[in-house]
Amino acid sequence: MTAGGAAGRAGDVARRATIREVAEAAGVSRSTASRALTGQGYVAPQVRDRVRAVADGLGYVPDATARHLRRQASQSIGVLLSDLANPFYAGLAAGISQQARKRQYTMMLADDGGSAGVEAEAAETFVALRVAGVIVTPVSAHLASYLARQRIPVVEVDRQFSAGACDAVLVDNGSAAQKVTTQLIESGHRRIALVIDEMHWTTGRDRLAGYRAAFGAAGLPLDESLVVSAGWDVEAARVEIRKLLGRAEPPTALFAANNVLAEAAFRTAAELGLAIPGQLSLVSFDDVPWMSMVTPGVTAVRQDTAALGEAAVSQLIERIQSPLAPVRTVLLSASIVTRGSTAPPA
Amino acid sequence: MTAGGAAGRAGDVARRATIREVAEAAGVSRSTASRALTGQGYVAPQVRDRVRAVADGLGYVPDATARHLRRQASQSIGVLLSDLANPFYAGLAAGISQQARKRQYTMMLADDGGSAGVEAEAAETFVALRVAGVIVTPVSAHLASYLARQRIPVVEVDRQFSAGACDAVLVDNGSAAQKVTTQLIESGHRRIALVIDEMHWTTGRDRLAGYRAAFGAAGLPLDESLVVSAGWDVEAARVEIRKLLGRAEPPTALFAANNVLAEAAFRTAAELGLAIPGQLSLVSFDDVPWMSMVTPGVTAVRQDTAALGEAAVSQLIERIQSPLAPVRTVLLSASIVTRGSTAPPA
DNA sequence: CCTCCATATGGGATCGATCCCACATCGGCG
DNA sequence: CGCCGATGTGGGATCGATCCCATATGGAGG
Repeated sequence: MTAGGAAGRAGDVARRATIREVAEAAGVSRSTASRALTGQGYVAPQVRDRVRAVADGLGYVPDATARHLRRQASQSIGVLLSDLANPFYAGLAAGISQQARKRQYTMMLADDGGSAGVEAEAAETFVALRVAGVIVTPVSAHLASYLARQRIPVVEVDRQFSAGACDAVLVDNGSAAQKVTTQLIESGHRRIALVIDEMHWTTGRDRLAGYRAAFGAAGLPLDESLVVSAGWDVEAARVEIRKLLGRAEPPTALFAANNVLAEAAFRTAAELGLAIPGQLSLVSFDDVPWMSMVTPGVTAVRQDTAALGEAAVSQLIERIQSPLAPVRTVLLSASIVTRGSTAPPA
Repeated sequence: MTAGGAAGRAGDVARRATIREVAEAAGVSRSTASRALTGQGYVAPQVRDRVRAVADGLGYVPDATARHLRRQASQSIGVLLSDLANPFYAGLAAGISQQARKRQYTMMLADDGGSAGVEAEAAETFVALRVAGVIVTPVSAHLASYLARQRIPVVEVDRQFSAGACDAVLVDNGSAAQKVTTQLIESGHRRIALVIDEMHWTTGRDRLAGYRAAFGAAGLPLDESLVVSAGWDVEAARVEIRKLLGRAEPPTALFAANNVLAEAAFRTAAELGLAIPGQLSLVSFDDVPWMSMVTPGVTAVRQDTAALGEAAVSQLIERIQSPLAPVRTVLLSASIVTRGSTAPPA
């Protein structure tokens, strides 16, 4: 097929096959070809086989956008995360993508970098694409309400901004935080600092509540000055932590509310020459790879990110299939991985 | 508008607005509405403003699938990676997603887990969605040739299976490997092991070539038994590394060809009680977060994953715009981050 | 023999946006 | 005054697949 001739003209080479071409090549109508390929409706068995053989031969792949337009139902879900370079979100993405593939959905992924503005843009893009539903680690309540108005199901993951208005898949932050704080208390710690990102998010709020509950349950007073809100800026967080650890009466243990803060705390401790766990016990909410590589390893609350992502996809698909079912919040429990960074205070 | 009446019936609430509804509400035809909204063709300025105001009021968002179908041109790119949970791929995904957003493209992401079968399925999905192009970290040559037949541009990233047949964006593996090996040689190492994943991939092949070249340039003989192919299975790799380090005449330095092997080497050294860098110097190709957290830090070849992803998007868009331009391979250079894991041999 | 139903097939409309083209209007200019 | 090009508008076709419906055929049953 390399020689010239009319068919060899550059530019007019092999356009992608459409169902019409499959039908013509098989000597049937578009309708029959469609039934043969989708398996919906009556087709004579031998015609079905012939059409399918012809389609294979032509390398026919149905146009999903055309099908979507006609059926008014998409097989794509939108996924919006805060920071793919953070292993927490990357793990989430991995879980979502696995489960989506299993359920025959494709995934449109965007990263909003934690910005509400980008989040809003992404929401509009998802509407334009007419996705079947959206999974989001929200940074505002806007997305869920906007998409609700457009009748697009939303599942909030990790944290919740629209409780009662849309489904959510969360980690049981309160219980996990309480449990890990209780362990520190039981091993003798009293001055336990909590370094937290943002207390208005449900993650921060619930982790703080668990921490408080641990003191309450132990009947111990809580030194409010040991609760430090460090925000999202890494540099600013390190400054806060340095101040905290440099106090006249420093904490004997530090509970970092996320993996970024744990890294800041770990580095700062090293910088100040504080031995872990000798002079400072360290606990992290969220377990990421480096915590098991360093010596001593960092005790951490392990959130199963893959399971979180899978649960989010399952919940979203249920919602797509039953738009009127009652709103649901799924809570996944977290486990504690005890490593060398925690020990009784000196 | 909360009171009952015919419009208040449950179920028939606010369908999504179409351009036809915008046109009717603005008192013009679909054609005029389309011109007003897209800015293509003649429209009277006051009509344009009125149509846009009406569209805003109705919360109109054009259906991207319908537009795509009609224009026969999509604004989505397909992205296929091997393992989102690995920080290398996660960083790549982050870079791609940033750049795609900047260029007004949306991203369909899939994870093939390193399986050629899943890769082939994903390729078909991308064809079905009629994406404008595909970025892939390939595991076989099939994807690129299949998509080429479908006239869908492909950019291979990180490694190359279809040299000459499609564009690629790669790291200059040879130079980086040679440079880092030369550093080891210059600091006095002679028995330098190379633990590599797979020598048939361009990554492995080129890193091996760089390693060899370093010995050649130094005029030193190379002990072939120190080149170990460990494959992709982590457990098997650890067994290989354990054997390697347990030899009668063990290497004084180990060069791990990727971050997973570096982790295996690091853990195995600890397990065997080998001091780093005292008894073994360690170097990794690919720098991931834990390498800067451990003590001593691990000397590593740093690949800028974000830049790699961004370059891939740029190359893909150029290809989309100029389908006939000559095939291009972009090489990004890597830098060496020297940390405490390397020192002259004892 | 005629009716009826299950099976089988094709034509036309449809989804939403775009775009070609026909047609209308208006101002300028010879 | 009439012609022409620039401007503005709407109708219909189109992208590819699906699906409703009309029509056709064959065998079973009254």
